[in-house]
Amino acid sequence: MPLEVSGFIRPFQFDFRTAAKEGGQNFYVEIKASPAKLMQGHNLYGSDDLWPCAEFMIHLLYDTYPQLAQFLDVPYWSVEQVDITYHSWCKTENEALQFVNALQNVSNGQTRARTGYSGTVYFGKANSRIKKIKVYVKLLEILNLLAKDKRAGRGKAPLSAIYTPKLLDWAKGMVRWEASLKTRWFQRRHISNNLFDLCKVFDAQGFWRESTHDIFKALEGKHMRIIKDDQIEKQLRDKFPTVNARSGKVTYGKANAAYRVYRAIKTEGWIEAKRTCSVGAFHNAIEMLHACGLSKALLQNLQGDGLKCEVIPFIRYVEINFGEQYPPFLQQSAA
DNA sequence: ACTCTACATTTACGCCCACC
DNA sequence: GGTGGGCGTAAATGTAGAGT
Repeated sequence: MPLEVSGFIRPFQFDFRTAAKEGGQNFYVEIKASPAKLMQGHNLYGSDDLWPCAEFMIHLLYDTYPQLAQFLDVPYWSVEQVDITYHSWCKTENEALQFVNALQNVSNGQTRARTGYSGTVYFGKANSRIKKIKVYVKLLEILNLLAKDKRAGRGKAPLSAIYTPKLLDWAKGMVRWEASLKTRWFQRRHISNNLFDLCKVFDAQGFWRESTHDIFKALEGKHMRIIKDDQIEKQLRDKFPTVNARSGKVTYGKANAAYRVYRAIKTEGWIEAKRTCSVGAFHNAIEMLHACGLSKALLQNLQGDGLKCEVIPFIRYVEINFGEQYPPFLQQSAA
């Protein structure tokens, strides 16, 4: 396989014979790379099958250092980290950017957003040994890269050859959801991170769904075009009437309470509303509002906007693709 | 009957420490 | 000195029971 390997700081020098004599196999080789980028020059899409990706990297290693093969304990090869990426779409690039920026205010459970640059959100601590999730606008990243490439004025193999206008056009509005799963994530699910064991059970979509689950849980808002406050009140009343068991009389105490919480969130913001509310009551109200199609993410983005704020803006983002399901992805994805 | 409080459970992070 | 296991902690949710 004719592959050009470049970019090493210095030529690889290692006396295998001496090392083998002296201490046995006290070394290992770590390959850290994006298989998709290695294979096709970009990772806008790619395979989500682990083995072909691993195989490609192994070939690369063996072709580059044929003499290395005999010193490696093949059965012990392990996978230390897997990046699984799928993407969703917004109508325009600008909308994608707004959406990702709005995501920065979303949190659920232990998964909370870390402030990233505009167009990027991180979920999970930077050096977590379990997992981290990165949501970002891809096109922005590429355009920055292209601009840099142009400035550097590289003569050979400019990136613009890989990122064709057609490809760039296709990537418009793309939001990337990258889940980095580390050894401990697999450990805790009793999944072996041995390369060959993992290849047998590797389920990119399943793993990805599981690791991003709590983010989507916060986004579970349904399709909504326009929301007026009185419609929310009406919905709450319709969905949660309290019927007296004996007299059959209908009251709306519960629905009204939830509506009051909603108003509080709108006027004072999520944090203040929660602080001034008891845990249980607040939770109940959120559940009820959720049932009316108001996602947690939406409610958290109402902070301090005052009563004039219409709910519409954030809905636009939610409307994009996250109806009830996960974002639609291409058949392939980068692993 | 509805709320709210107190305690239990779940999930992920952080710190410590033994171990090469 | 960096790594991984163990264990405690924090935050959010779940649940049972007491107060009005």
